[in-house]
Amino acid sequence: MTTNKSRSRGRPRRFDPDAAVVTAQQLFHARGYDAVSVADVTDALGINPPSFYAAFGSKAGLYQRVLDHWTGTAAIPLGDILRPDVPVAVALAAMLEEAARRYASGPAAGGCLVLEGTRCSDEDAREAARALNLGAESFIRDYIAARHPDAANEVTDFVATTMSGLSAKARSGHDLPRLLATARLAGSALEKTLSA
Amino acid sequence: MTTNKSRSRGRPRRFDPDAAVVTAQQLFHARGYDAVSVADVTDALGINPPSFYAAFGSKAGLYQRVLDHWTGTAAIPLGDILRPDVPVAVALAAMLEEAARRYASGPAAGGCLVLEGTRCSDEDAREAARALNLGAESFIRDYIAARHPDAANEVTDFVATTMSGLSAKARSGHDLPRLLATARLAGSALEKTLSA
DNA sequence: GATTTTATGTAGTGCTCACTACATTAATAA
DNA sequence: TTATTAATGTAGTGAGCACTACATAAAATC
Repeated sequence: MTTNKSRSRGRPRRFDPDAAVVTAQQLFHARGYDAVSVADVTDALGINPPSFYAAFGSKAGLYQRVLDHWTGTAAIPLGDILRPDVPVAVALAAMLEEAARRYASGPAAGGCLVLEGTRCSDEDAREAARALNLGAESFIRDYIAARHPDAANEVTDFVATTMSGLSAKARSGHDLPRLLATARLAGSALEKTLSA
Repeated sequence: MTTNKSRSRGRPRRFDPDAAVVTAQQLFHARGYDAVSVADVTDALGINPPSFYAAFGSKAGLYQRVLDHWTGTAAIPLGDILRPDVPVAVALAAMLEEAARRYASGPAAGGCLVLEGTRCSDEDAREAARALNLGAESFIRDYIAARHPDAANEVTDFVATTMSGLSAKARSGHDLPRLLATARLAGSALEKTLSA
């Protein structure tokens, strides 16, 4: 007998939506929201469109599920990296390096799923990604403001801009060493600015 | 009698392709290559699709014409900014500030036409933009290498990444003061790195 | 003014997209 | 086993896309 792992409730399903989210996350991350069609997803999952729409409602609905899953598994753990017991500049530099590592074009060549999502053409998906990104930036801003209130806004903009650039360059072919060197150079600017 | 300004040769035309390129440049810059349809262009010009295709061959063909016009009119004048008689870090900082000014969301809210073009879904248009961008990066790299050969690669990557980030943030709503502050912070990192 | 050339307007091509109506099959409940 | 419920497969919908065939109108040439 084939066991059906992870049924969300008593209601049985023929395919596993959670596994579908993982597959979809890989597709979206590798090729971007716009470039992945619903047909691509249904083909990858071996299902037909009605099953897809019964489970997710729409392409943007699937993307929302992917973002939810991503925050729990693949997002940079800001709470761990932005520690109160290290200098702010050191913590931010570590964050940029971690971003470089995660954006580097490995097997799935992708940049940041969220930052790239904020640039897609579908309004619902774009706003969902933007909301997530704004939340992360607020977290960073609050962290900086606790010890450097006057510099919080511009330093947040700087690291956010650097991360957007790193994601774009990862997508356009920069490999890990190049991204890391860029992240470190950006990090060195922080130590100078925040040493007041 | 209505005078037909700027006919490219003895052959008369009912509409002016040069003016069409200017209009198309505004559309592409404001909304991005993918988001502008051929119908948008023909509507804006008051012409019909056959006239469009007789003049430009394809949507990517029009984009190539737009890029050509852009290099002659709207591109950052790297040759003027990257002067041999000022410190490299100062010149690069000036370039980043000029980028911030040009990317700032004015009436056409747009970032960099070329950097944004490198991210579009049409292969021909994307490669045309990438070629232009790679040329600019080579120019910057050569400028740096003349006086700081060991740092040329990583400093070029850093300024290119910063410019990509500035363009992305311009598109997502950062106004001129925010972009300028970010550019200046990035510029300060260069003075430190290149002061050896 | 007649003829040839060139540009235009009308109308449509085939394609891909996100999304769906409906009949059918499979799993559950009685 | 039978009745009910739920998920699936087949096959399509309409909309938007880049692009074009073809007949017509306007210039240019003679």
